[in-house]
Amino acid sequence: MVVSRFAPSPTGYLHLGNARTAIFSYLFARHHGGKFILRVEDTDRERSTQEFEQMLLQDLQWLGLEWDEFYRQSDRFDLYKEYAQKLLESGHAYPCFCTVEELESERKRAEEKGVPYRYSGKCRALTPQQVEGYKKEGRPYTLRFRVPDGRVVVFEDLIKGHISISVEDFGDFVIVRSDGTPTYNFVVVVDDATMGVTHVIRGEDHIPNTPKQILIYEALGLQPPRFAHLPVILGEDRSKLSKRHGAVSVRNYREEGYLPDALFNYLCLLGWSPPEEGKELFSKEELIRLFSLERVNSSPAVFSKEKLRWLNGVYIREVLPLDRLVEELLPFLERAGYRPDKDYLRRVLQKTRDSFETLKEGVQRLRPFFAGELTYSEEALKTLQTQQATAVLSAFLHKLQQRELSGEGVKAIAKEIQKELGLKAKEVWHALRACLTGELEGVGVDILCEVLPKEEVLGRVERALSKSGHRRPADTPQALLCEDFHRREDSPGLS
RNA sequence: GCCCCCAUCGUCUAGCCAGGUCCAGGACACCGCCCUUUCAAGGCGGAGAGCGCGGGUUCGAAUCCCGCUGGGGGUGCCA
Repeated sequence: MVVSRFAPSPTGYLHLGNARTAIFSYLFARHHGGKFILRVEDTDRERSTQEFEQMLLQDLQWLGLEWDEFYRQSDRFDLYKEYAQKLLESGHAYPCFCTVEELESERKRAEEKGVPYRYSGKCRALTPQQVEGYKKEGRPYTLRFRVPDGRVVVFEDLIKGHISISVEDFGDFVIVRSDGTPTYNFVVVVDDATMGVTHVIRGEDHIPNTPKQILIYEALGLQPPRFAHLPVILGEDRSKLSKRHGAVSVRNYREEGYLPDALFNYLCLLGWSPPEEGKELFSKEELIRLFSLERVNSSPAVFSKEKLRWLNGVYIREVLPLDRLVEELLPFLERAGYRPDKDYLRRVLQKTRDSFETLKEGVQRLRPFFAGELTYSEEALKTLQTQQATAVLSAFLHKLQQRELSGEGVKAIAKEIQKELGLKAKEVWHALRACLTGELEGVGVDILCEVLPKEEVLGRVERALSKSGHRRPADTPQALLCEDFHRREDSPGLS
């Protein structure tokens, strides 16, 4: 059975690059009907926190990645100790009493001489008596892995192909720290082996670690898994995507109003391409069916927020079922202070979902559909001040009082006003728009009138009108309008 | 410095493994037109890479080989 895993360390929010790794690993397991394991790598006790672990799990769940098994490395220290003991007994590991300072100066010396640094192997040949003696003195020590001389480790990467690295490039490395905690290269082997992981899918920054791990597998007499190293994700400047590039965590995008399915879909397009050309829109189920490591590109990809935005827009306007869109948008509206009725919101979204690309943007777009918070842009106020606008609005008010309101009705009314006043269609609509939305751009005014209760429309018109009609010298139109609209709290049926 | 990985429109990519059907296809972004009460959305059209450079191999190379250059990653008692 295929077993893959995602092994993040809880030292920050889930990074987009890691999220993609998780997705590919998940897709691979599901595609083969295998098992997907989540393993929290918290052996670095300095940097790992409970909070980050929680965030990590939440973000993964939000993305729709469900795991079959969960492990935390800090729960498995006994196991690592056991394996370390094995390596020690078989002579594949040895205690090293070098201090951090000593090692630091070794490194510095190498650098000065311009030669590549590797651990000197000073403690390699310590006699059992020396070791005993040092231990008795209470000197702290690490456990180092004895790297066989002259080996060239070779493996077939599922994405990169043939990779060969000589052990000359690294010296004996630490597998257990002086405080007794095991290090990454060691635990990862113990874990992958004991968990039955068959495919290690991870970022290509792990390529240099792979030979070390293979060596440990061999020392333990275990069969190494298959490796697949994904290319990194780059920022616009072609350096590794990092905080310098702005929003790089899944959390950021969630908060900005991106949908999990859209992010999932987009991330897949970064480095993987579907077998069928032309299509870019995929559900999770389709991705599971289509995914293969063979179609993962081996060169790094630049993350494009523009394209993510576009794809998110596609999900908002075409993919997501209306009811789910309502559910997704609701929390964003609530955060902005609106408490819309679901059915009402549903009706609004039906007409407006094609006019925004993120949920956050949706809140902005939908503001005119809710009472109480209308503010006016400068251009809108300027428009409202014109004589034309006043004429249009009073005509509108007059006609409105005698008939029902609907989208079609508004169109008819606008046309009548246009004729009667001898204006261009544009001028009529501009006045209505400014008065009803506070902006000169946005969703269709007819849509607004169709959905908004008639009394709310009347209210907005009346107030714009009465104030602009009885203007006192000291009052700027802005002050008049704003003050007025802010005073109005609720409108029946809206909150 | 040393080691490893990578290289097709601005960006994501198809094509490369099994050389000709590719004077290189799609998508985002961009430009124009249409629709239109605005911004979008939508529809239609356009521009944009001779496939990093230089050598080979071959009748023929984006596709195979070598070198160079460029970019990225690694070089920890981080993961």
